[in-house]
Amino acid sequence: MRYSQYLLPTLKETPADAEVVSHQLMMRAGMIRKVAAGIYSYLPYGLRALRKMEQIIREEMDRAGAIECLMPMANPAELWQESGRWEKYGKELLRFKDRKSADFCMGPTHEEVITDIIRNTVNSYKQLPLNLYQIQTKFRDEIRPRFGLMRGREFVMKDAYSFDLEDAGADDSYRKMYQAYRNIFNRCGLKFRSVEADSGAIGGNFSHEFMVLAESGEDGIVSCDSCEYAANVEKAELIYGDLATPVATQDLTKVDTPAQKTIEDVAKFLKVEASQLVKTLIVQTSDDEVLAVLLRGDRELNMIKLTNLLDVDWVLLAEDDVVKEATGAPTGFAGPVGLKIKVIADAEIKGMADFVVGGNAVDVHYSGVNLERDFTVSQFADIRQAVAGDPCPRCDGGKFESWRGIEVGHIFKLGTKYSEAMNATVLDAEGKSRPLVMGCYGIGAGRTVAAAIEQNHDEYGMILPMPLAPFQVLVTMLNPKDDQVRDAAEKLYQQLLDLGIEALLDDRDERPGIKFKDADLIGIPLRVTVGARNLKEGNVELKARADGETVMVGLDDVAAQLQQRVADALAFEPGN
RNA sequence: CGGGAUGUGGCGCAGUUUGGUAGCGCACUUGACUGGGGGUCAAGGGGCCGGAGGUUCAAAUCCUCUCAUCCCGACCA
Repeated sequence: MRYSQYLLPTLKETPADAEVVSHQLMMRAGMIRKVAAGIYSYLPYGLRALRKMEQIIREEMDRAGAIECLMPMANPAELWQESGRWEKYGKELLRFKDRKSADFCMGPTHEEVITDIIRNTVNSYKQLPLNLYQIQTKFRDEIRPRFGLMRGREFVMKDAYSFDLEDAGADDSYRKMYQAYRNIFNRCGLKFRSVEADSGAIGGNFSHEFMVLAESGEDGIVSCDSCEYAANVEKAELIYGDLATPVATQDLTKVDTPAQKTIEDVAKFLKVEASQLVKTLIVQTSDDEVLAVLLRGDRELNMIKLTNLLDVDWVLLAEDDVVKEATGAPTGFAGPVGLKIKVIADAEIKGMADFVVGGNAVDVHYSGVNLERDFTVSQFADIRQAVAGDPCPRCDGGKFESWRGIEVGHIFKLGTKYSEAMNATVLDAEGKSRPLVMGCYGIGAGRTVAAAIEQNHDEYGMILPMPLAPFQVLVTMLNPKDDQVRDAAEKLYQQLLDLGIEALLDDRDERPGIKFKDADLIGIPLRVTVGARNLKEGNVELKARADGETVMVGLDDVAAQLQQRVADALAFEPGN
């Protein structure tokens, strides 16, 4: 491709409405343009990166035995009513009517459509297992789209659905996808973790997320420093080991804590560590229950764990008036002593003695508080957020490290939820009708490209990994008016094309500075500069975008060398 | 959906407090010079100031409504 004939509109300045690096750089490098909130056009350069991503996904899915298909964006309401999600999905489901006033929605995911296909085409266990996937544009009317491609309303996703006769087979399908996903992200050259995840509304307790490690990631994850265990902090299990049996040495004492509301305030005021405090959170559940939750002062509540423990739809921190009613004091002074409502405590509390709690009255706390003697807890459980340094639940002596991650893939075991709701059954060997056991597997293609940029950039621009780069080699023709330079660059460009290398020739009549700045910005991994200065010696300059390493290469050797370097950068062994 | 902010040539911004002929930088067009890190000079083109209504002799500026976008919280690839 010739730059002079391409559409690659780079921006010198960062657009005001782009917050995260990937969004800023994708705008600046002429990859995308916004059309509406969370809705973007892919410009040619961005589309090439997206297509690279899609092709890697396609190849690894095919390798894993999945079969590509393509389902429609417009879904009839009937299918969604059948699964029950027409009512349940809420406002994120974009609904509309056709000319006959029939209800439709834009597909945010395709369990309904694929299940409909399978129930109409598969009747026997002999046709199983099956795993179908598509790479398609999804629409979810997100409450708050943000960060460019990171959370769009319209986005390109690969979604796959597996169908098995039995649970064991479904587990096998799941494992194949797990491996395929590892292959995909490894092949992209991304640093990532596959982590155990909460399966959320979909149910089941078998789910992994694939997280590209990046500081700007929206998710917190922990991984063990000595074994394979890794999990979303929402999910990360904690072990409490043999907690020392607490021995009370102090009497319950009421202390005045004027205007000391936060944990930090109280700890400082009483000259104790935050870990010597127990905080009491008043929460409300979807079942309209109000209860108290106890945590060590320096810990954070994990809402997901609590929601799962209580088996409710949601849990929220109580409104101020509810707190007042439950504790008799304004928010900030709740404590378990004398409290009438049910109390749930993080298991860690069991090992504590002589701690400080709120006094259920303004400016009052209790010190020297002890379990059983001063109050009782109806249930101890793992309800706190995991942090770095916590012991690993799967191995001896391992400790958690913590990371930020961008969720680029998620795999679930669905079980028979949809097959039962939609009556998707096959006959087994005994001629008995059985619901299919399903799994579903998603990858955000556009988001993965954004995540790759989030992980690979510097102050000058993006540093694209070779497998995702729109072009593999950039040939910069320094002065197009110099015949020697022009001829040499043109010749090299042609050689590269003949070798099957994806090359961009910067043949614009621009000053060198502009070409170098643009080259840094758009992040093509390998760059050859053809200029009069080095050409005199018969050389060109070969520079790697990633480490800036620069070598002089003879004009006649450079094409072969580039071919080798591109091949090396693309080499990939599936597995691990 | 709650809270906060912003809408002025393609991009980044000033002008709004205190109404009075719409401005700057970059980009763009033409010409010349220049040619290894966003170069110089000269001459140009482009915006009814998000939209609607109101106040006024006069509105980018004041008032009302509205739309859009961005950021922070509960959801998700």
